Amino acid sequence: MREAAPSLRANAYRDAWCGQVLPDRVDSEVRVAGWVNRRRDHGGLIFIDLRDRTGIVQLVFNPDSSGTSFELAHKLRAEDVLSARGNVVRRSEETVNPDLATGEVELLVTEAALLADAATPPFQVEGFSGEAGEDTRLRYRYLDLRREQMQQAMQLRHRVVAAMREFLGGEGFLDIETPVLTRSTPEGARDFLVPSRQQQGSFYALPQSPQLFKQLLMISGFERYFQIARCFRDEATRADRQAEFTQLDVEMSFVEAEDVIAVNERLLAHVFAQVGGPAIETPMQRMPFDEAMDRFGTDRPDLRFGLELVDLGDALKETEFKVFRSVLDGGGAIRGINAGRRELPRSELDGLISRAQELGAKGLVWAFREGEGWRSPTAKFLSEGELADLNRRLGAEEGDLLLLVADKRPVANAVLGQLRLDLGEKFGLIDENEHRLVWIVDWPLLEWNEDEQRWDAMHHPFTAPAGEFDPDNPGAARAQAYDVVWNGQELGGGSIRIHSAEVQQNVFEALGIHRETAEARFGFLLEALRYGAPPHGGIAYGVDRIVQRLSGAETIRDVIAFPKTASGFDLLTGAPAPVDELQLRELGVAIHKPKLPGH
RNA sequence: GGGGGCGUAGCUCAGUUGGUUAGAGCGCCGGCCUGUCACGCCGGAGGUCGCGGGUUCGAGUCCCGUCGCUCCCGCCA
Repeated sequence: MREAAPSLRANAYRDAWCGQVLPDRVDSEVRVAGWVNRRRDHGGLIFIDLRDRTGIVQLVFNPDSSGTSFELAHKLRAEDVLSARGNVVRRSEETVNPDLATGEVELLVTEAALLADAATPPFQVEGFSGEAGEDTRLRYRYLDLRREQMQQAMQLRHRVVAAMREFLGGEGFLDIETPVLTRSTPEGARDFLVPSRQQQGSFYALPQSPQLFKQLLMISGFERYFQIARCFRDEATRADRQAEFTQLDVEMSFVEAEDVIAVNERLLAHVFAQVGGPAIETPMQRMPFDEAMDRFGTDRPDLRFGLELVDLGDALKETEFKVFRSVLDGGGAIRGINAGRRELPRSELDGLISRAQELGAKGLVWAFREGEGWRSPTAKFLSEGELADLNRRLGAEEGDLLLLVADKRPVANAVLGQLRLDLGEKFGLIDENEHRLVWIVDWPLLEWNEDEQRWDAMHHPFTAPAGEFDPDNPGAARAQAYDVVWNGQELGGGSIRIHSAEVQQNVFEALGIHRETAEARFGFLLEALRYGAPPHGGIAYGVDRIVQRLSGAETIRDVIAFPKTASGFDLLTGAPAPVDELQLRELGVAIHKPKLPGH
C-alpha cells in the first residue's frame, strides 16, 4: 500500500502524481513525470508503466495520437526519466488492471519528453528474479530506494517521526539541538573520535546519546525537551543495530517516574495510531525486573507466548547428581522450561545443546516425560522422587520436552531466556498479529561486573536511586528506571535522574569513579547540579527499531536510507576511506599502517 | 575478538564422485508484433567461478590463506 498522494501544485514538469491519475480525471488532460518502470512494446502500440513515489500509471502510445512521441516511446528503457502529457481515458472493461490503484484508467499520451536516460541498472528495480543481494543494493542504494518496499519504509519513517514531533510539540516539549562534536565519556560503548585540528592531540567524541546535554537543558529551565538525535556507538552491528542510529530523546522537569510513563504511554498511543500501528491500551502492563528475569530470563520479555522458566533448585536440594550438586553448592540455580509435547530427533536436541553452550552454558539437560519419570540421558542420575518432583514443578505431561540448565543464575536465565525465544519461533508459538507492550520497572541500580570486579550502572550513572542510596550496600539499591518493551524488543528506556550533586557523587563513588576522575570527566555536570537542578527524568527511544517493528522489516538497515554494513562500510560512498597525509599532518595524527579497503 | 552461512553471467541461482566447450530464469542487444500490464515470438552477446597460493594428469568442485556480505556469541552504561 502506498501513501495517499500528497497534494501537488502544477509545476514545469507535471500537474499530477502518477498515483493521482484516477477515474475522477477521465476526459481531462494531465502531465505526469517519473521513471519508466516497464515497457511493453507491441510494435504498433506501446505501453509504458510510469512510476513515481505515489504509484504507477499506464501510459499508452500509439502512432495516431502520440505523434513523434511514439518514436521516443520505442526507445525508452527501464529507469529512463520521462515527462508525459495526455488525456486520461477509462479503460475498457477487459483491460482494467485490478492490481493497480490507477488500473481503471490510462493516460493516452499526446506529448512526451525524455528528461534523462538511464544506464542499464545493475539490478531490476522492479524485478522478478529475486531481490538483489544486500551488498549490491547498498552499493546502488539510490536505485534500491526506488523500490516500493523502500519507498514505503521511508514514508513510514517520516510519518513516525512527524507523529512524534506533533505529539511532543503539542505537549509543550521544545526541540533543541545538542552538539555532535562533544566530549568522550569512556564508560559504556566505544566512542567514535574526531581529532581536533586546533588542539592537536585532543579529540571530540560523537555522542552516544545526548544524555548530559538534556540534563543541562533541564537545569537551564526548559522543562520539556525532545530531539530526534543521531547517536553513535562504535560497536559491532547486528540485524537490529547500527553504529550510527537515531534516537528520540525526551526529558522533562518536576516529574516522577509515573509522570514520565504517563506521557510516554500517550506518546506511543498517538504515534501508533497515526501510522496504523497496533492499538495501545493504557495504562500499559507493568512488570518488575525481578519478575521478568524469573519468568522469562530476560529484562525484555516477549509476552506473546508461554514457555516460562521454572526454578527447580528446591526439587534437587538433596540430589546426588554431581553436576547439579556442585552448581547448587556454589550458589547457582537449576532452571527449566517445559517446551510442551514435541518430537525432536536427536540431532535437533544436540543442536539445542550447542546453542546453549554458545550462549554460555556448560551444558543442557533434555528430557521427555515418560510415565512418572524421564526419557533422558540424565534420568539415571536422578531419583524417582526427584524426577516426579521435577515433572510436577514443570507441569510436565506425558511426552513433554523439558530443558534444564544448571549454572550461575544469570547464566541459566540468559541461556533459557534465549532458548525460549528460539523455541517459540521454531514451534510457531508466536502470533505475529498479537502485540504486547510492557513497562519493565523496579530495576536494580547497579549490577556486579564479574570480569572487572566492580559495580556497573544498570542504565547509566545518572539514574536516580529509589529512596536513600546506601553506599555501604550498593547492590540493594533500586533505580527509578523504566524500559518499554514491545514483543520482546526494547523500544526505549529511561529514568528519573539524579538532581543532587551529592547523590551523584556517591553513585560515582560506588561505581568506582572516584572524586578526581569524576571531576575531570563530569565536573561540568556536578557543577551544574549545584546551581539549582529541578527533579527531572526522561526516556530515549530507538527510532530505527520502532520503524523496523512497525514495517515488519527483517533488519534495521531496511528502514535506514543509507546504512552501513556489518563491518562499518558504506558501500555507496566507500567510507571509511584513507585520507591525504596532509590532512593527517594538519590534525597531528600519526597512522601506523595505512590500510586500503578491499573491494 | 570468536563461531556458522554465503561469494559462479548485469541480477537471482543451478552446477552430480575432481573429468569434454560452466548452465537456467530475468535483464541486456537486434528483429517481428495495435490491448499488454512479469506482454509474446525469433535470434544474439555476455564468465578472471571473489582474490592469492597449494594438491592433482586435470580444480567452480579438495586444502591453506585472504577479502567481502550476512547471522550469531562477546560487546552494545
